[in-house]
Amino acid sequence: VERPSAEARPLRADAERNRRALLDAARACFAEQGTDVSVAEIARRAGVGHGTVFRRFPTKERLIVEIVLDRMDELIATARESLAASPGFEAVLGFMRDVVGTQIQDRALAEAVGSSFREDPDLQDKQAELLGVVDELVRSAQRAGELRRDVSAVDVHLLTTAVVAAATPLCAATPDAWHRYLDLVAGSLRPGAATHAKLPGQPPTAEQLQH
Amino acid sequence: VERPSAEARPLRADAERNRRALLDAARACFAEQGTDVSVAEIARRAGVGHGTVFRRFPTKERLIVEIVLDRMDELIATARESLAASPGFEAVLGFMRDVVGTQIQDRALAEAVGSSFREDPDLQDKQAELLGVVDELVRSAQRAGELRRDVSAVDVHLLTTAVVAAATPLCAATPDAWHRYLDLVAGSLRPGAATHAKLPGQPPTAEQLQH
DNA sequence: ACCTGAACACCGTTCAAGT
DNA sequence: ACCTGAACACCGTTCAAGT
Repeated sequence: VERPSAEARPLRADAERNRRALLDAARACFAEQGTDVSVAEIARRAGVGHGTVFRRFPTKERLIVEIVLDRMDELIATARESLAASPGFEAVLGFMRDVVGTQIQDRALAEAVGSSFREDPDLQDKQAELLGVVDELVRSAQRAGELRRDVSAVDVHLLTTAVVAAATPLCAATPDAWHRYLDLVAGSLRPGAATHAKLPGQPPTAEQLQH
Repeated sequence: VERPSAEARPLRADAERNRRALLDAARACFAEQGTDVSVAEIARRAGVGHGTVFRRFPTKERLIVEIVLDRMDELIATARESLAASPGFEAVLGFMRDVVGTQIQDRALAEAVGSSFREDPDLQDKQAELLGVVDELVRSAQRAGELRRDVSAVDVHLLTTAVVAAATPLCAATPDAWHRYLDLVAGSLRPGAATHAKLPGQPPTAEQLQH
């Protein structure tokens, strides 16, 4: 039987080295200048010809996706840790803090997720995995009676990106401003907030998120 | 004394007609396909040569700004109306509804505001004007005891864009989902929510917003 | 004055020639 | 196998030639 192309045989040593150099250079360039940096500049920084980029990554978009996938793996890992360490509302809040802090520092990720290529299959799979962990965080907090019962993991995810969007315009002048909006938004997730307003509609599911 | 270039002598009839056609075509293209549409396509749709675009607007960016300015004027006008019609919290909520509804339907505006050219002087002036009206809305609601006292007009503005960011990923599958996030976020602005959490730092000012 | 399309610079992507 | 840079298509912008 055939393996899907995901797990092909390893690259030659020099190719593997170039691949790593390109990913590192791309991560740095995107973080500093956004995803508009030219492929030529990334290649220059990595010390390879710009043709090599397209030998390893079929498209610039795919190069970005690859980096975003790495970041999401880190988020999944820390979410699992905080679930084990301090379940309940504190774990949910810790996860939101983690995501917001990461995205504020490196706007490229935020751009990417909000942008066109949400339909990338790998990105969708990874997001489903992340939402699975967030769902555990949410249920744990709800069982502890520390999170209102009419919100879902997708709600928490979307509100987290909302905090990023709110704080981004301020982060040049006031880098710590995001705490303010995280507190504000997180406050609306506490059980007490539910008495103020019944939410319209049903909590969204992961399927609705993926187009 | 000289007039600033803002108010120059009127254009020739055909030039004025082309200008309008270009603005209309651009608005439609941006709404349908985002700000990535080519200038050539806008020109085609307007029925002019693509060179004409740059005769009227020094740059594509400036063409976008011009359209955003129009949208902001509309927002300012409706904000003034709802302030007169129904002051208090309802006016604040109505303003947020108005902005979110507009931006969800036409993502181009949202992209633009979040993007690089926040430092455009005309855009900054218009935003200051808008924030002035929002400030009146906020104070009116606070006097009525319907809005917590530790939030500013800039807070309300940023939280509004936050709601747009939250709802955008869902709006393909569930166009009305934004009501959910507006309710959630607006709930955190009520005086009762203040007892749950004291906000860190000071409410941001308009200056902090403009880089 | 204004319009137009050829021309330019830049960028993502391809591929023939090299190791 | 892999790397490279010349070549291509596309896009924003300029400008000389036309009305």
